Amino acid sequence: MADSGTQGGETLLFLTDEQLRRGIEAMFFAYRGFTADPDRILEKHGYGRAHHRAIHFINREPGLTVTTLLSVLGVTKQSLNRVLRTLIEDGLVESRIGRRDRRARHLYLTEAGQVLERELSEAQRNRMRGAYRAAGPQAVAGFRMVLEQMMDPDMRRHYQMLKDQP
Amino acid sequence: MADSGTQGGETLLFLTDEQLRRGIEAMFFAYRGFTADPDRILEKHGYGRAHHRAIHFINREPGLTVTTLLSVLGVTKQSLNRVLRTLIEDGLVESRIGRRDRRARHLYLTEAGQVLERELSEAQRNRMRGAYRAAGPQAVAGFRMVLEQMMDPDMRRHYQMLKDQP
DNA sequence: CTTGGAAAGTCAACAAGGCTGCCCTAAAAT
DNA sequence: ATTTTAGGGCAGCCTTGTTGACTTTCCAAG
Repeated sequence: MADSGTQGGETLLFLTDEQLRRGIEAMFFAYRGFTADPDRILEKHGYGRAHHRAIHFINREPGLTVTTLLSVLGVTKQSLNRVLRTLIEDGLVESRIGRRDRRARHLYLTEAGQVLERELSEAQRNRMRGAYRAAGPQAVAGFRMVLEQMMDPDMRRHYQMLKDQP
Repeated sequence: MADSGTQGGETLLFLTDEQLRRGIEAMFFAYRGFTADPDRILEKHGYGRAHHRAIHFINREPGLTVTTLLSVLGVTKQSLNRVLRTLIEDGLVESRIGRRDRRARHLYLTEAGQVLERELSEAQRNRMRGAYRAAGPQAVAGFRMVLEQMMDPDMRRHYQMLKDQP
């Protein structure tokens, strides 16, 4: 047995290359499901995933600046900018100039924006709820734990930031 | 309390909207980490994620046809075709005409293709191993369970197909 | 056998959303 | 006051998703 994962005995079976590959494939297939429902809704409105991500985090932390959103999403300015522009033009997002620092733009969802956010979020939460319910609370705890460990430190920081919001 | 998730008592706390949102965010941030290492390697070679996905599944099931790969990846023909063409041109993938059905093309990794596959896979498995190890076997079981429930039925079928390969 | 439809694969052309690089404005520092 | 720095916008490129038209091959019905 040249298998490096089994060297420690049965307790490390979950670290065999085969098990790790299975995890990789699970992530791949699950992520498709994860985005499938919102994608369908977005298509009706002529938007894409990028719009969804922006809407999600603006809703999560109203008033955040473009730069903050940028670092949360981990994309470049222009990538985000294009998306933000259409959302503002369409009246889903409002951009207010900062009062203390007039360079900054603070972002808020309008009424219409909140409506779309709820539609998207509801679809995605329904799928998540189904999976959680089927798997049970203990599985959910493990799920969250592994995902958190999988993040880059920068992303984990952002993730934990949001954690302590009411 | 108008919170729909808590109606069943403490055992259902993991189904509150807030908990579901946290799961959604965890998926988002974790997926970035999940793809980060391969992305860096791919960039050096001038490839993208699409190439990685093709390489992964050709390695997993050598000899599979274009159509099969198509349905596993869940993309359209042209999307895959462009990627396959460059991989074939670059000598990483070999396409053999089917002997029984001469319309079909069977795909195999060349030596060079296997080398890149190992490089990509190793990077991704290292990250996964770190997360698994930090979270522990029970968490991993939960992780896998929730992901499996999150898949669309079609994707789950593909996922379980691969399962029973040696 | 031959013909007509279905299936596998290729290719052309378009759209979304990543990226870099350049530019303007506002604020801060010298 | 003038230079430096930070936030944000715009132009243009590339990957990778899409649809639709076209070839080749297979198979089945006349």
